[in-house]
Formats: sequence, C-alpha cells, structure tokens
Amino acid sequence: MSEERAERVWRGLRSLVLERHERRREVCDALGMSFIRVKALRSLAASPKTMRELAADLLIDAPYATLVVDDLVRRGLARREVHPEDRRSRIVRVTPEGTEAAARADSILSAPPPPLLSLPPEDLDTLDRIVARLLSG
Amino acid sequence: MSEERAERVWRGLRSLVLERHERRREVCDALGMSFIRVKALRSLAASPKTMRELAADLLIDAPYATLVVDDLVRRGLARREVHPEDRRSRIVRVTPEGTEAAARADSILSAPPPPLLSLPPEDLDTLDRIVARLLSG
DNA sequence: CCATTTGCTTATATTTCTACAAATACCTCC
DNA sequence: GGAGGTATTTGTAGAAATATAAGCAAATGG
Repeated sequence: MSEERAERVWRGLRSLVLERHERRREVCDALGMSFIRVKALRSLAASPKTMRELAADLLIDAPYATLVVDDLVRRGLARREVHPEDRRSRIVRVTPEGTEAAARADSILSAPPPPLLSLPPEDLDTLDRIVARLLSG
Repeated sequence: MSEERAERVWRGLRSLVLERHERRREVCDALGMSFIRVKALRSLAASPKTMRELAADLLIDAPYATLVVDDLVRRGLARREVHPEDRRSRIVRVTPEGTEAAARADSILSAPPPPLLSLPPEDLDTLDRIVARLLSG
C-alpha cells in the first residue's frame, strides 16, 4: 500500500526537520530574541507588511503583533511607516540592521544538515525535483 | 554547485513541514492540551520512561517535566509507578486512555499531506529510500 | 456630516514555558 | 552507618505567548 509508505515518508520528513535538525534554539541564541521575533523579522525582511498582514502571517493576534514589532523597533531592526494610501495603517519595514540580522537567521536556518550534503548528487537532484513538485502541489 | 541545490532542498523541506503542513495547532485543539504535553504523551506512549528520560527527550528540565506529567496524570492519561530497581525513580506509563489519545495525535501528525499522496508511486518510492538514508546518516 | 467600520494600540489577565534553589527520599560506596 | 551522589518534587520567579476589552484615529458609505 502506498498510503503506508507515504506515512513513513512524512514521519521521516517531520523527524528530520523538527527533531534532528531543529535550529530554533541556535537562531534565538544567535540573535538574542524569541523565535516569534525571528519569524517576524524574516517575514518583514522578505517583504514589508502592515501590522495586520504580519499578524496573519505569524498566526498571532494584532495586539501581540504590536508588542513584537515594538520590540524589533526598540532594537533598531524595523521601522513603522505610515501607509501612503491609508493613514490608519502602518507599513513595517526592516532597517539595514534588520536586513543583516534576518540574513544571519537565514544562514543558520537554511544551512543544509550534513546528511543532505553527503547525499549522492543524483539523489540530491531527484530530491530537488520531488520537493519542488510537493511545494507546487 | 550542489551546495546551492542542497540549500534549496532544505529550505523546501522546512517549508513543507513547518509552514504548509504544520499541524501543531490542530493537534493541540483536538487534544485540548499544549504541544509539549502532546509530545510527552507520544513519547510515553512509544515507551514508558523515567522522569529524567522524559525530560531529556523533551529537552526540558526535571521540574518542568514534573508539571507536565502532573497534568497528564490529572487528565487520566498517564500513571507514575515506582521503579522496581530504584525506588527513587518513577516510571511514567500511559493509561489506556493515554494510549488512545496518543493514537489520535499520531493520526493527525502522521497523516501525509495531499501532495505527498498524489506523488507518482516511483517518486514516493525514491523519496522513501532517500529519507531513510538521511535519517540513518 | 454622522454612523459605522477598520487598523492599530493600550491595558490587563491568564497560560505556558524556562530556570534555579532547596527539600526529600533513596541509592552506593567506603 | 555515614558521606556523598542521584531522582524527583516543591517552590519561586520571570519571560514569552495568547486572549479579550477598550480606546483612538482615520476611512467609508449613506
């Protein structure tokens, strides 16, 4: 049955990402902030957002988003700007320091784990193709 | 460069597991408990453990493990038994209700996401092999 | 305009997580 | 059988996360 195989694969993928090569702690230590702030910083570095959009992206509510952004602003990693078309709204944008910090987080989180690096090239190739397909599906 | 491809693959895997098909919230809602309790329950359902072993498995400290197990016991999902060979130590074991709840959690967490189920059989086969290799490495 | 809605903030409260110090009970080794 | 070490619990404190209510400013739509 392929259902069974799919389950084994899924458990394996979860195990790799969530247990074996989890890097939350490492990133939080490196940046000196909680993981939700790292997520916020990376989300904002990827593209500036209104508070509402950020809250939706992080799956948090608006008041908490305010606290998180307050903290990033206090650290000099982000700025609030008034939305040009709706002055109720703020666009949150990372500063150059924020960009740099987000890049540091990315480099830790995106670093492939050793087993992936020592995969035979043709396997890596195949995996690349399959993962792309899974992401597009 | 294969390093670059490995990075793309790793980012893709993280995205699949952590963003697209994250099921923490769902499991916590279904069982009515925080995720660390779900993890504890599943760990104990997989095999009974002493407090120390459980704490090590969950990467939490001993006092917090006591709180978590207290809660599971209060819910009737686990029991403490005196270790037969060391009366300082307790073996924590899930109850039948705990086994049932852990199975419910498993069925949510292990359910392969749709894109994985609609993968061509030969791709799933290959993926299965590669994931096994990554886990063993 | 005025009422209503929307976007955000402030305030407040609760739960969850993390950490550390100290107490208790038991084991082991001399 | 006493010293020192281990397993767990208790207590405490604080940070982080989550939720709700209330408020302000600006937009929208009669």
